[in-house]
Amino acid sequence: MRTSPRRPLILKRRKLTLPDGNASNSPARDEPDGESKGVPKQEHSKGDKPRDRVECGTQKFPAGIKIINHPTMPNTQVVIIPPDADIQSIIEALTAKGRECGSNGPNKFILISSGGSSRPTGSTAAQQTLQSKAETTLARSTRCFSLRAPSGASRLSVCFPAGSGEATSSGLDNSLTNIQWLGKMSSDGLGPCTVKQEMEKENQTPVQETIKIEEDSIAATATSSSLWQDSISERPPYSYMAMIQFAINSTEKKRMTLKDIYTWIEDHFPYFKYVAKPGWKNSIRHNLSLHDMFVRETSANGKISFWTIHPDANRYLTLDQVFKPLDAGSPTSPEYSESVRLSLCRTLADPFSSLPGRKMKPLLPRVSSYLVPIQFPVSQPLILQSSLKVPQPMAQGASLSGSEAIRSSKRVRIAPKVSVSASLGTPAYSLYHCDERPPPFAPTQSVKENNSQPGEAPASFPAALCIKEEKEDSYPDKWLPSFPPVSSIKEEPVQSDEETGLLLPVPCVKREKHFTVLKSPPRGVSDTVIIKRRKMGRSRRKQHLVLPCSEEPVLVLPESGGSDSFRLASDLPFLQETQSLELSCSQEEGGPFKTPVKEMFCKLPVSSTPSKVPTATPPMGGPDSWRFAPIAKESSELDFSPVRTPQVPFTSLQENLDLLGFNSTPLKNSLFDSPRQLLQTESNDMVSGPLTSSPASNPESTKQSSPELPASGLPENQSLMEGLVLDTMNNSLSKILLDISFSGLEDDILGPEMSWSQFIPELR
DNA sequence: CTATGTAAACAAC
DNA sequence: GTTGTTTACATAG
Repeated sequence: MRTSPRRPLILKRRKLTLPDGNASNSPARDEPDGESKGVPKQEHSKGDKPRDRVECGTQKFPAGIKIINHPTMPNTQVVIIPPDADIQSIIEALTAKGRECGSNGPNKFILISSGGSSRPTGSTAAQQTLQSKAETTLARSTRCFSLRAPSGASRLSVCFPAGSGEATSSGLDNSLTNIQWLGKMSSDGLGPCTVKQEMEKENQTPVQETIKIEEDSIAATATSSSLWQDSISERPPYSYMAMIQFAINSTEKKRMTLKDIYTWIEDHFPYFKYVAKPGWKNSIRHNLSLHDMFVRETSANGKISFWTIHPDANRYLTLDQVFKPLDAGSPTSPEYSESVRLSLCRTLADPFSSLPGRKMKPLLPRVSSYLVPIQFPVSQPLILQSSLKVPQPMAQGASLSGSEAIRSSKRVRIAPKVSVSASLGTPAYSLYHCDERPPPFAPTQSVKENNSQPGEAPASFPAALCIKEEKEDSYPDKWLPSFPPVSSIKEEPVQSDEETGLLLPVPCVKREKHFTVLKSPPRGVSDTVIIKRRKMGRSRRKQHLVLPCSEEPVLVLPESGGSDSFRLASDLPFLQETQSLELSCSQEEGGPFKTPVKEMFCKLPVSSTPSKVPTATPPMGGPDSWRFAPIAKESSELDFSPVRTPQVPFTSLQENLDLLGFNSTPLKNSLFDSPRQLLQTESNDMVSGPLTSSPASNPESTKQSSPELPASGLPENQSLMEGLVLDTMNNSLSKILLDISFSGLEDDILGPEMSWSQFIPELR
């Protein structure tokens, strides 16, 4: 709480622990207890070393680096890294140092780029460029990499989720990123780009697909598919929904008859041909009918029905793109296999499955995690006001890891009890964690609740609006796997027409019809007519697809921004935060596979699930409300990201695609080459908007918000910057967003004037 | 709760 | 019998 004024506020943080590979440590776990495990062994530490200087470490650090004891957090030091320094080496040195010191010495390091901090002052052109470039990426993707500790003992894993809203990119991006990072980070083995292999695709799909795909490194996996496929006896790790998508996307026209779908599946997954019970076909049909993303089109003559994937929902996934477990390919190093693979898996895989045991694997990434806790929407301040939404998640989606990674939803929490903060001992800062899905932590409440702030009424924010917006916006998302399913959405909207009314214009007619025709037309289908229709109902079914939405969009994105979250954070008393605030991040996965049904935003009425529908959720509060991210989520997920894409919302498909990610691989955009970039760039992104800006301000700024931002810089108050937290005890490297000045959000809590700079001159 | 999987009842061909 | 739609229920997370 307020007690420690000094503590930096960490807005965002994510931590990942990896299984360590090495003997020495056990996988790190969370801090709290974790301490013990891992590192300990070696510490010779002395017992004390107060935090003061770095003693333990003898390692040499590059010139220019400054290490300062954290004013209030024990065993924590703030490392100011000069712009030109080699972060990797610094991390390694710090890791070694932390290990040496063990639990008694500094074992947590907050890495801050001195350059970055300056940001306010002005970033260099180069930086800006990077930033801007990166912005996007960052925001969206999560980066993870593992690094081998110098000692060799354990591996550090890092994941930066970006939260972005856009998301999109999700999985792939991440994976790529990860990889890249890996390459850079670790000397050992992972080569940077090894990853990218090409994939060949069976299908070659037209353009869009290919493009994205290729880019992605995902590919790596591609080739090998056969391996696991081989295992006939084993049920494929994909959901029916995923397989259907693979099948449909394997064709040039992206449409397929039911029978062909059966055939394709049998051909590619012998399990269904030889082992599965006949009922699997029923399941296929069920899935086709159930998910809105699958649209039935009838040939011109009306005799043939083709199943297609709604363009807005189609990520053009193909089997090639999916990660295959056995894939040997990649790898060069063992590590690769482990860490990279994990990452890939997580990201790529289906959201659902991740677990080993589980059958399905997600193909897509849901975005998962991110950390993003709070994000300020960069772009627009406006958002802030309006909504509270939580930023969300979207991502959801991703998918990640099996066990850990993926979870379905993630939430952000602030200062989770468990986590770091705890470990730190001091409340010094609060973190938001976005974990991937299932947060290890306590669960807790969701943001929503919190959001509202205790006292507050929703009224204050238009949550509802936001939500809707998102939905709408996202509307495309619905299908997109990327997202989560959005459970909330469905319900909400659904229900209410009334409610909707508020929010959305309910254009649609409502239930009834639903669906009927879709026009989507994309691809070659033109000749065909689409027919779907469904009744309303409550069933899970898609009924809605309707796209009526168009109208609605009103709300749209703009405001949505994550402001809410932001706000929340600020508003909430620290205490609460600590407790459990979760902000929501959304997370979702979203995978491609998600059921669209729910998603229907507008459409709503129908909501898919019948049963649920009734429940209706309150507009905002719904559990998922947070999910909706404002903008575009189409892609996927998370919007938090600072970077928001502004308006993206409805961009054309293609655009969306890009955003989304999967296809589009974010990679291209910008990946950071190094942590350093991350630090620098991100911060900008992150920072920029939100805090500072006033709500009104940038509506338009869209994607590019950054440019401006930088310049304007953060207002004084905002000195947000991103940093990395290296916890040698847990072998984790997490990205955090901290408020150096303490103003802004925290003012309430901390008091306006506090500033890190007081403690750390270099920051100035 | 949600997302999935399965089974099954029905309807329309 | 096939194809589609919906329900209902079960399960894992």
